[in-house]
Amino acid sequence: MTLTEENYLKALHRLSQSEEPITVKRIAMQLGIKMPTVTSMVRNLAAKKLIRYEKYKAIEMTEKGRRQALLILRKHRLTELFLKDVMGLGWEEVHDIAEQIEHIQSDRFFNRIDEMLGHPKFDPHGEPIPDANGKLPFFKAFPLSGCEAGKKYKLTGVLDHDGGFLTYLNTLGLTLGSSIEVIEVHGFDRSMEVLLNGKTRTVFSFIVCQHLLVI
Amino acid sequence: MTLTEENYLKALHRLSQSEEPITVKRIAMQLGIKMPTVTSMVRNLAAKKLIRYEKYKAIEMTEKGRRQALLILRKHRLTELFLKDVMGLGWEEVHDIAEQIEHIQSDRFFNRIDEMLGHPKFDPHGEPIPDANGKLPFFKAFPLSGCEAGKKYKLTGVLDHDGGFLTYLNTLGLTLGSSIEVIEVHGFDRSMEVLLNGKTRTVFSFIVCQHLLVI
DNA sequence: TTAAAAAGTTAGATTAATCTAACAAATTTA
DNA sequence: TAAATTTGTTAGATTAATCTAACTTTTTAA
Ligand SMILES: [Mn+2]
Ligand SMILES: [Mn+2]
Ligand SMILES: [Mn+2]
Ligand SMILES: [Mn+2]
Repeated sequence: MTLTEENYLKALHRLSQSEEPITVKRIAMQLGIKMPTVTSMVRNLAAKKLIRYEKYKAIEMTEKGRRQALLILRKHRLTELFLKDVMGLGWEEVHDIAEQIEHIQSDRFFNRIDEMLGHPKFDPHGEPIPDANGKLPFFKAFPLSGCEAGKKYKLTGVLDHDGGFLTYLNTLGLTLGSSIEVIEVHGFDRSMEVLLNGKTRTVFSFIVCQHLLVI
Repeated sequence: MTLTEENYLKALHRLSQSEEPITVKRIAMQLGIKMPTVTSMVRNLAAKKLIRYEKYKAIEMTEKGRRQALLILRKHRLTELFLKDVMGLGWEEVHDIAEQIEHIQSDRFFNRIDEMLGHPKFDPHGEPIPDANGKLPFFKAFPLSGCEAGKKYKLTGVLDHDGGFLTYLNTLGLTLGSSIEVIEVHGFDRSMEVLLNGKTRTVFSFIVCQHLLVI
């Protein structure tokens, strides 16, 4: 598999997590490329039995395609945790490096990382790490955006790996495990008044709330 | 620079280390590709001022090209040492992984590796690691192939990074720092009778001797 | 239920990196 | 020095990944 094909599989897997059907349009948007480019690549991926594709129909991943995608995600997430816990980088800077290292072809390399980390189940952003067979550990968490006022939650994950967003969380002293108490929910823009770690009071926009996973 | 261009620069640099002029033929052999492919790439590299090239003439690297090559070698060699000393891989398995990781674009990543290793000067094969400006540390060592019978040397480097060769050295208990005493040199095939670490006696072919650096 | 908009496909071009076949220059050898 | 060999270049094709422009199908909305 080429690096480009691997990136398509990752994008496909990500899109398959939402309710919406996987369409050429959505893939193009996800990857920041044009639709005709996607059309030709999905034909290629279909020929390799990684997806099911028929003109004008919604696209589906095959078991084979999903497995491949999860093995790449495994490499990505193991790398992120290694960069943070072994190499001492921040959770806001590991994603971009992992985007490159996830394409390294070496079982030895990633198995050593896995061993050194003690076969971890979650990455620095709270995302589950598939095992060597592409199986995901069970986990439950929901976006803060669906939460009620007056209740207290624990941050267990973030859905935006972008440096800007995570650096913003850093300035608020938010890390995985931090407590978030919802003081009030504003109906007009769905923003939330929150109390962080029992001390910092601030306002989260709806977008921010959608990107914070809590239990 | 593309991954391919980076690999050409490394090949060019390696060829520039020998006496022979750099020719299209030698580049093609080094990279295992055909001459016309090389011709078109050297035009490209010349356009980018990384080499000087005129039809039918010997090829030379520019200062810019050499600097780039050394920065890639720096990443390669830092990676090899990191894989061995931090991740516990053997010196016979680090080269192939480093061939991939050397193309990762992230100063942060390689500077952390450099820091964690304490700004090392040599890689697991005894090769000097260029500094962040592309400057090489001074070092002197010569191939065992030029050595005399009756003298005792110390292994300081190997010129073949291939797994097969290094695994062979492992079976002999040879590592950097091992002693090699030359018992006898056979004129007809230039092979050598040697005593390793004061205990193992064996014969090295001329090829093997050429690949062992000693002082 | 038709017209407009959105989504998708096809055709054809481009770029990087490679190849083979044919030709040309340089070097070696007789 | 002339012929043979080696080395190098040119021309043209191929593959992967991308694009724009034009056309088609599907969906939405009047
Ligand atoms: Mn990530
Ligand atoms: Mn992550
Ligand atoms: Mn190496
Ligand atoms: Mn080395």
